[in-house]
Amino acid sequence: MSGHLEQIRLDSYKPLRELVCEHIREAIINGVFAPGERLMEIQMADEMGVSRTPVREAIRKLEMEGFVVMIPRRGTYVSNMSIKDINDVYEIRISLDTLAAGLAAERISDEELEELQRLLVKVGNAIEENDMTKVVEADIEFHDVLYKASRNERLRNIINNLREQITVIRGVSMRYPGRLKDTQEEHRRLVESIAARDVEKSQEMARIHLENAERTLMAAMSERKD
Amino acid sequence: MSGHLEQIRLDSYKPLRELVCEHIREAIINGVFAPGERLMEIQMADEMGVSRTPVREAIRKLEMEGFVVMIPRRGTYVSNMSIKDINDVYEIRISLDTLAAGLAAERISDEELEELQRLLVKVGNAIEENDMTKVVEADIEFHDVLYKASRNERLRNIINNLREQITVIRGVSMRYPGRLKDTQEEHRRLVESIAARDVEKSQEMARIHLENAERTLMAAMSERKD
DNA sequence: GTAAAGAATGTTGTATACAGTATTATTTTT
DNA sequence: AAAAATAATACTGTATACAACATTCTTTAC
Repeated sequence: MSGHLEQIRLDSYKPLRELVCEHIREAIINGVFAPGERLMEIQMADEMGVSRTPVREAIRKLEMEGFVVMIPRRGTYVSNMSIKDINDVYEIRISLDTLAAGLAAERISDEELEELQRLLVKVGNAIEENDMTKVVEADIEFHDVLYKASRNERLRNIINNLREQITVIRGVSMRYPGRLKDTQEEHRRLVESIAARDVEKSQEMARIHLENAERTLMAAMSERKD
Repeated sequence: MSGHLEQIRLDSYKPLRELVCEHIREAIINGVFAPGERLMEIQMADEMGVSRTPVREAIRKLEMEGFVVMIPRRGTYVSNMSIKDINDVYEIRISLDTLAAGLAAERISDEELEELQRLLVKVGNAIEENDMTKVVEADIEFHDVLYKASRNERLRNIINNLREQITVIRGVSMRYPGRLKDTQEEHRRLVESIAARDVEKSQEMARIHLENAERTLMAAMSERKD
């Protein structure tokens, strides 16, 4: 119940609330705080060596991002993702990722396209090496370039937020036999379609990719129900 | 520069920050605060008769909702919507409203369907009476029932947020000659498709509706550039 | 023995105080 | 006179203090 969070350092010049927010978000994503667990302001503030003010502001942000739920005068609790929640997220993401892929096919620059291909290789290497941390890292980079190429900042923010919300359980599907290889192949085809500036096909590839990702995740989760 | 905001009353039991947030949001939507205008915490707190704490928390929320931009150590400014921003919002909304309409066609209950048809009439009456306040009110109700029927709370939140972000300028398109009548007809067809549980057609109707709305808004805005 | 009521404890909600930084105005120097 | 530097002012960022409310435990009454 204690020693969950590391002390905050003020190295970069971000407001404290941002650092605190990222800190808590990561702790939730990494399972340091279990779903449903109560988060107490004073305790977290003490552990991170800051006052309650930035902690409160961080919690407000996390609430909007869907990581925690606040009950007035009762407290803050870590959200627990139900099957329904995951379904809801994927329903939206199938729409938005399809949109983003189509826009990217129209708007991506040659430099970004090269970057995308470079990151595809990077993810591939990480998979070969079986280095999960590197896979996750490169995968995030890959998607970020893709969403940036849509030239729609709001879209990028919404998708990234949805992605983060299911990060907690994405690890489950990553460990699903063969899923990484499939993902890589799906990404490859998507990039191929975008490189060909084929809007329709890019959209279809994105949709297929997301639908597969959801299917695997669902399968992995129901298997894990032990 | 002063007297912009009314005093806050604590009638219901919502946290102060929520009341303050709604207050400021409405002031922005109603043009009380001009786009680009600087918002100062102490001043707003004084005007509403509360302390800075709930005001700060409200501003954080409005920042995430896209109504204001914060520059660290500089202050908060009301976002100003560019043509690009409107384009971005509609790009996303065309996707999400299409999704929502399709889901609603699958999942709506008979009671909700009746409610939808009732609200359609209500909007129609308001248009006949040329009562803009009533039109807006009924329109919001109509869409809320529709989004609820999608049975995807996240989707509903995201769309509602996007809707609010462009509320500031939606009045412009409402006053566009003939647009209200067209809107009504488009809504009617959408409800018809949903009532028939025709997913494909509902999606198409929603897409057409949104595309028309965007087109009108763009036309109205460029005409207003005087 | 059990249930209800009250008191004590702890946590959230709000206010305020203080510190640090950005901006603006004034003064000095070129 | 114009530009630069410095000082003053004002706002944001953070900390802390206080009040209100929820929860839990203890005590009392039936």
